[in-house]
Parts: sequence; C-alpha cells; structure tokens
Amino acid sequence: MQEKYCSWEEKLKSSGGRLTTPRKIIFYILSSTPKHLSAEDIYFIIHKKNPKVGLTTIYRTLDVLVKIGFLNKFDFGDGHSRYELIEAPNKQHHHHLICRKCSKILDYTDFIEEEIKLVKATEKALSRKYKFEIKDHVFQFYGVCDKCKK
Amino acid sequence: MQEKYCSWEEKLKSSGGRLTTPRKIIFYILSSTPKHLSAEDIYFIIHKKNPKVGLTTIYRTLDVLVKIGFLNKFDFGDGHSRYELIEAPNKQHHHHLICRKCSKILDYTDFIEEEIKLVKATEKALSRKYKFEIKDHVFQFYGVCDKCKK
DNA sequence: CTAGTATTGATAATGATTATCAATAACACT
DNA sequence: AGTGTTATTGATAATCATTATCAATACTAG
Repeated sequence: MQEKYCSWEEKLKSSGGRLTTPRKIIFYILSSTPKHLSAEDIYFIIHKKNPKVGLTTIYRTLDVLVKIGFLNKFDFGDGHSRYELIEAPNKQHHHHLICRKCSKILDYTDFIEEEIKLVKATEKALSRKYKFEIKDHVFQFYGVCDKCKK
Repeated sequence: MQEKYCSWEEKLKSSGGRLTTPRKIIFYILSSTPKHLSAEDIYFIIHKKNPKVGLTTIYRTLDVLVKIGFLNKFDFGDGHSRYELIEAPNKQHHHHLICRKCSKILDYTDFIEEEIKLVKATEKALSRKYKFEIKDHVFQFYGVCDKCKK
C-alpha cells in the first residue's frame, strides 16, 4: 500500500476540490516564506495585490490544505493559529522555540535524530499500552529570546 | 539562592494577593480531580454549591494561579484552555495523549526518564546556540483513542 | 459551450476570553 | 472588635479569532 507522492494540486483535485485562483495565491504565499503565518498575515499580504480575496476564503483554504495533508496548523499561544507547509522530502524536520515576550519563533533542527528515536519508541509503547493510535506530535520549547533578555 | 517551598496561600499573600473564598474553592476543585478542567468546567462545578461565583472570577483566579506558578495552562486544540495543578514533589512529571475525535486526554509517565535526558541536553544546546533562555516545554501526542477507533 | 456544483465574499453569528466599574470583602492596624 | 485602605468580585458589555449563511460566481467534466 504505497501512497503515490503527488502535488497539492493533484491531491486537491483527486479529493473533489477545485483549483481556484485564491487557493493558488494562498499556496504560493505559504511556499515563499519561512515564516509561520497566521490567517490575518496572509490576508494582509494578499490584499495588496488581490483586494478581492476575503478573509473567509483564507480560513477555508487553510483548512483544505491542512485536510489534504500539505499544511501544519500550530498554536503558539499568541491567540492566532499559525500555519507552515509540511516539509517537502528535502526539507528538514524541525521544531520550534517560542519567545514568550515577543512571540518570535525559531526553527531548530538540532537533536532531531535523538528525538525521532525517542518519539518512535514512545509512540510504539504508548500505542500498545493505551491502545491509542498516534498520528502526530507537538514538541515546543518556550522561553525568552536573546533580544528580550536585555 | 534556594527558593523556599511554600503553599499557594503563602505565595499568593507574599505577592500581595488576598486569600478569598472563591479562590479557595477554585483551588480545592482543581486539587481534587485528576482531570484537565476548563474555566467553564470549573464554573459548572462551583455553580451547584456557590451560584454567586462568576465566570469572570474563575478566569481571574486561574490567571493568578498560573502567575504564581501553581497551575499549568494547556491548549489541547478543542477551543478551551485547560488547567492542571503543577505536580507536587511527590507527583509524577507527565505528558499528554490527546484523542482528536473525542478530546479525551490521557496522562502518561512512560519514557519520562529518557525524555528528561533528551530535554536537558536539548535545552542546554539550544540555549547556547540560539541564546534562548528556555523556561519550559510542551510535548503532546495526538491520535485516536481506543473507543473512537471502533 | 453548458450544466452542475464547489467555491467565493459580504455579512452576521458564535464563543471564549477580557475590560469596565460600582459594590464588596480581606486584612493591616488600632 | 472596629475601621480604612485597597484588592477582589460579579454583572455587563466589549473584543477578537474563527464559523455559519447564502446568493452570486467560476471551475470542470461532458
């Protein structure tokens, strides 16, 4: 049961969705930044060139992308959900360091090896012991960044 | 610089707060359940015996307890913040398994040894490399629980 | 080109959490 | 115990991210 890798366009269509202009723009915006954008962030970016696109559409498109598995939704505790395209095969798995003062988010890829090992083992054991089918996990570190310490 | 262990009452007072009836009730409710209550959960529990206590007071008291370091605030993605008293010295450090379907939350204490080791190492390295002063972390597993699989 | 239907966008609604503010109640001090 | 100061309370309204509604639009298969 090998799943074929396919583009988000293919996946979208094969799930009965339509490839619309707003969706293309939103995906493009997400794919051209390393930042963790919120719906509102995207709204403001879009609005400059395409003032017709509404905030509702942004929320709906983000939902769709999450649902077809191309987007991760995060809650970093600042009152906005934030989104990040799921790593392509050549992108690195990473986690987040979040500053409690300025909400800056830092990706880190250190210790991922060890972490993956631990996660795999934990998942396996927890699945068996608690009959939980684990789908994904969230690891986040909170603290105070360099600038905010001063 | 050893901090003295003290009760929440002491800590509250030493920070200029007052020990009021609603606060005592709310702390009692939190301390007598292993569940992860939301503000509304607490409101309904209180309301049976003390219908005078308002929801606003619940939110404020929870904030206070978080601020003086006796309560943890969690976001499990179901739209309510949830709270859990921070483990007393004899309680176990643990993390959470969250069911995406029924929102059931399971505490687990397995693999905590290994995890602590990894976390310590990660914190140390990340602090040095990114100049982030790490205060705490969130580890959560999401999946589908036994009941919801059927 | 056209019909069928997914999608859009403007608007209103929802729902958790916060702000406001006069009334109340802790508590330090007599 | 009584009192004055001031933190706290509770009823209410406000905020703000996210959702629901629904008529108009625009993909896409045929």
